[in-house]
Amino acid sequence: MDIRDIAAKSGYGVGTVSRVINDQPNVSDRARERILAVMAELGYEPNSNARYLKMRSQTPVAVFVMGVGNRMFDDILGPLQAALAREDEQIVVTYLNGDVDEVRAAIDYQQARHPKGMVFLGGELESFRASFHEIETPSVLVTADASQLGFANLSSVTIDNVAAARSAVGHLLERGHRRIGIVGGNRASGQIGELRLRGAEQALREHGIELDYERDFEPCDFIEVGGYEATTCLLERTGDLTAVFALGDVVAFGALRAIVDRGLSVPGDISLIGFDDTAFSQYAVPRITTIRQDAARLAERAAKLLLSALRDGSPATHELVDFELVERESVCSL
Amino acid sequence: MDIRDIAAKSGYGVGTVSRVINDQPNVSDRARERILAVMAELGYEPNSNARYLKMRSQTPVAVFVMGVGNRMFDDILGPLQAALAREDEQIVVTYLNGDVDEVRAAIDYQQARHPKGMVFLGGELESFRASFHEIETPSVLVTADASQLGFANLSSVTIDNVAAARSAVGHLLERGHRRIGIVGGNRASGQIGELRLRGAEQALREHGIELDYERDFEPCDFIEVGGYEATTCLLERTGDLTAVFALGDVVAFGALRAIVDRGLSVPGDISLIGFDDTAFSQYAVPRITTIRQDAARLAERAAKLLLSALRDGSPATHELVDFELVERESVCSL
DNA sequence: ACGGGAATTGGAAACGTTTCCAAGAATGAA
DNA sequence: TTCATTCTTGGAAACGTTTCCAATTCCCGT
Repeated sequence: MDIRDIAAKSGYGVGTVSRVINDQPNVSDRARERILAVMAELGYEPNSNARYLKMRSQTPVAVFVMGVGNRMFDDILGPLQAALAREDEQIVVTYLNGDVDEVRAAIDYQQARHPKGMVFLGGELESFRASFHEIETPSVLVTADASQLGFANLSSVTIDNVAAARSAVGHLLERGHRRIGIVGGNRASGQIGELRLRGAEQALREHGIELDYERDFEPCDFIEVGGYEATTCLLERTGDLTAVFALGDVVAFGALRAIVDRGLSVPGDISLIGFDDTAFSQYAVPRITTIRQDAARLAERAAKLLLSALRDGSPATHELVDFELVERESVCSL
Repeated sequence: MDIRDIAAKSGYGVGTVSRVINDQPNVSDRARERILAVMAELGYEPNSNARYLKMRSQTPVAVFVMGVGNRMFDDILGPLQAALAREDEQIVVTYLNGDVDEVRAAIDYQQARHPKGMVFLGGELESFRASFHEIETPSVLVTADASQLGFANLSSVTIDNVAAARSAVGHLLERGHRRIGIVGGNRASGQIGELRLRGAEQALREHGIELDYERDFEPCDFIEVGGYEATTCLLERTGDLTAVFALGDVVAFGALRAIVDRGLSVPGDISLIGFDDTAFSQYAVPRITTIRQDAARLAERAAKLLLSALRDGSPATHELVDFELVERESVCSL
């Protein structure tokens, strides 16, 4: 079933049929109508490969999820796909975990396929960076801030991580906490952890406290088990913590378990604050106070940015979306 | 950069170059070597659109995720993508929530693109069924059992849901529970909920108890909020429950919260058992006893099945993988 | 009724592959 | 050495579109 079959059956030429398919001007209403009717009757569907071959623009948008197990990304993926689908854009997803070489290989692989666009989900700029210099495809980074990097085609949408972390720690400070431990992420520059740490540091400093990275910080991956182990470690190291700031909700979740396993209670003995507001933090026992980062909104803005780059060739933009501290039950006043 | 450029530069014809690219026989070692060298030198990458156009087999594998918010599927997606990627197969993901028309439209849309294969993630057979009769593409259903349906190209990989549910409820029964409430899923046939309910019913009957669906069962979607509301409802309706069986872990998570919100404790007042063993159930407070359904294994088997259908045209198969009851802290003996 | 510009139309060429067929080269048996 | 196989090779045709150019038709002002 061809465009030629449609042409033959409708009595028009292939050119005209193609124009109808692509909603182009210079087609009489009569022709359009007739052709549409024939297409419907025959159940014609254009062959996307032929189309892309000719148009030279290509395969679907490639999405990279950097950090398997971080629920935040799962929450973004759905809305992102939906938003793009509304504009007829497909996504091809690749799940990656930290390894730089693996990331590199995956990006190369997808690049070779000439995706029309790319989306990177992940806070760890570092893992991407090595591959970024060659990126000419319109791309958007979600969750990691690419504004420092000067790539012409690299947009990003993110919250102000520094400010958010500052408000989280500020929240703890206001409630009288002075000995605050931090778990999750790591200090390497360009990592999202670094930004959040910087925010925490600022808040602390405003209260005249200097963050002791050796003692009060324990890095870990953004997965439950990471949070569990890091928190255990932290708790063993210093006995006087009254609050823990987890740099991500999955981490907070592991942290909660670790605290309870040491026979302590949240927030009775230790207050806990998370980051992201993934679905389960409002169902956890106790409900976890956290920084709300709206996954749907992030996804939607990312789609918007990508789409406008795709359609009108809009230049890269770095967009900030709002965050919000949502108070629940895991923090108490001292 | 063409296959023709490679041909010209290497001194061979396009036919030979194509054979080299596709690892076909009847190419001399000398030719192969030379052509490979030229390809490497020029950084040649085949154009997949041209290739697929010609080969008529097409675009990537289409994956449908039926039930946004059910973490189980997020856990399957990663390993599935990884397994398929190892064989150079891309996946295009579409996220869907229940609506039959939406599902229908999405499947039609993807079908029109002639994916070489399809994977359906979701327990709700019903939503798919309307679209299934036209499926000619090799497909596999993960988590829902398609063995009743007789589609030639429709494989499935799943655990024995009936047996698993029976063992879950059996576990409760053995510990002395007699008044057991059930939340999650629904009774419509072909739904995964129905299978799990059937298992529960069997276990109950073995102990001479008849399941009263009106009183002791409350259906809901597989998301946290569903579990929360359904459980609240159930608890309000009957005051004498000593245990709740949640038909999915996300549901269990909402259930836990609902129970606690009524001032009851788990497992002190009410024992809770889940289904799936998604990551957070082992971190919840208390840790949730559940049926382990190995997401990675499910994904891997699904990939295997799909791949063999793709490569050798193997016929549809219905595969059962093992489940396991994992005892944690949310169930106590009466 | 006529001329001219705009709107519509048809069809050939091109996109980058794979595949098929025919031809040429190599091998081995007699 | 010769003939019959088998291996290797080149190149044309085809996959189903879009796009461009030229040709036709239409419409309107005079």
